[in-house]
Amino acid sequence: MPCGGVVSANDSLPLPHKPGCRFLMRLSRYFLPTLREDPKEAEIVSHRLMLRAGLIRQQSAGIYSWLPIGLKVLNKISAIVREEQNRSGAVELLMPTIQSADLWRESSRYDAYGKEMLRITDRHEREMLYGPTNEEMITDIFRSYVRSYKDLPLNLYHIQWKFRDEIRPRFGTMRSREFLMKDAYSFDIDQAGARHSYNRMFVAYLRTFARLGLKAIPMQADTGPIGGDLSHEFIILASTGESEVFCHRDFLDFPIPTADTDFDDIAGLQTIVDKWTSLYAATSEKHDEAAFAAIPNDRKVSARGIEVGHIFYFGTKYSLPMKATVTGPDGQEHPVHMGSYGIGPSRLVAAIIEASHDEAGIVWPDPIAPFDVSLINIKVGDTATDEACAHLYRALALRGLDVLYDDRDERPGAKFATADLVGMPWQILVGPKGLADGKVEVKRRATGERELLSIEDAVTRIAG
RNA sequence: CGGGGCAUAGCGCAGUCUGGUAGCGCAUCUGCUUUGGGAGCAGAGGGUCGCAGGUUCAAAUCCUGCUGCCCCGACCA
Repeated sequence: MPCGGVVSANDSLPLPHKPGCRFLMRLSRYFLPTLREDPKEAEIVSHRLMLRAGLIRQQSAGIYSWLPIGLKVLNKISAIVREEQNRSGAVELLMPTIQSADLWRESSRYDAYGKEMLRITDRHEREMLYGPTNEEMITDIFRSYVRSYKDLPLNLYHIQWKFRDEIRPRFGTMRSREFLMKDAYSFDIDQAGARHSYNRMFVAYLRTFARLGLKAIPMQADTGPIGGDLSHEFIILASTGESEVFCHRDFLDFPIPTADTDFDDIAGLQTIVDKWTSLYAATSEKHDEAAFAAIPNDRKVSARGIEVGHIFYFGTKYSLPMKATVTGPDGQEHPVHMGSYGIGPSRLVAAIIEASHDEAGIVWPDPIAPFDVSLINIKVGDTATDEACAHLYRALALRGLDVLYDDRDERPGAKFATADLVGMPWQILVGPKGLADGKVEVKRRATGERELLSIEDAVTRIAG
């Protein structure tokens, strides 16, 4: 909605060639630094494309700037994650990136965490750290305010930058040191309650990844010292994935829980989770050859996968040492049962590209594309094409579509190549040849399918 | 952290072995011609050769130290 904020019912949008329009995204006035050649450091396709299409710039090993269209995608992913977290009953807050070492000493993790934690000393020689995760801090917030079981269940989350000083960052934002993460933390009076909280996140994750255009499969994950079955990694299949995964093909066609799912319906959610955990699915670490062999051959999937989410129940691991307790109905103090639930939007940008690209560039799924439409003026300066483009821009914007107008003084081939590289879902090619018959060409990026349509039909075709 | 490699113009590279005052392609700028899948011609600008020492009449090139980055492995949202 580039002009949504300023366009009222009878407003006429400024024409593209009219100076002073701050709301119209003209490529000639935008910042989209694309590269024709592959940067040599980029090994995997998503990293190459993110650099070439001008989404990111590396500033240091595993640390990136997000350039305009990269930031737009990141924000769109975060917005979808946020909507689904809210829908499931989680409540957003925001914790700082810098934390005090003292908090981490309470859980004994300050010494246990090792060199992955970036430790900082401030001017008063106080020991600080750039947070790699927030269990301690959220537990501190919780224990400061919550006293009664009546205030449970509670799930607090934030979307914040984290830092893990990986020995070897690689693959661009897939494995960076600084990364954006949505991390949610649930608090319940007992394990039964925690299971329901876990199920809420499980279902929210199914919806989130589906909305992002991904088929994510929950796979049994290592639960560490806690044990039990309450830990899943959500994996998407991609040929360049980091790990080897095995699962039943039927998962790919399982129905996604609908938007009106009742997240307070304990039995209902359990039914969904049971279905999504009823078939075999495991990463190579947890792979059970015998269980996999039992799957009919035509239902077996053995592929590479990328982890895009992880949900985890860890009981009283932090609430006990940090004394996060509530008074139960029995009048006694109970340490709360907790779980944590992560999704990495900055990793998802790369993961989505791994799962959705072709030889020419990125193929964005509609919901997270930086713009909905690349509007290509093949002959800038030609009155007919200029006016047709202005009309198309206005009509699409008024229907709420985000349009990037390529008004650069470039040859057609260069514009087509740029449009394919940056991968907006729709392209509209406006040139003298088509306009001679009153037509523009609408191209669907994902399929390459092209249609010659009148201007009005083109708008209808794209805006629905 | 172990092993390997790289660092020369915005990007990709040659030149380093065998020291002699820096080059190619793309990109950028100007002009002309072009204009439906990354145009052609002509011209121009842009580099203390990662940093610091050393050897030498002379160092991108040889020597020493440092820094940054990449790849393979172990580790991970």
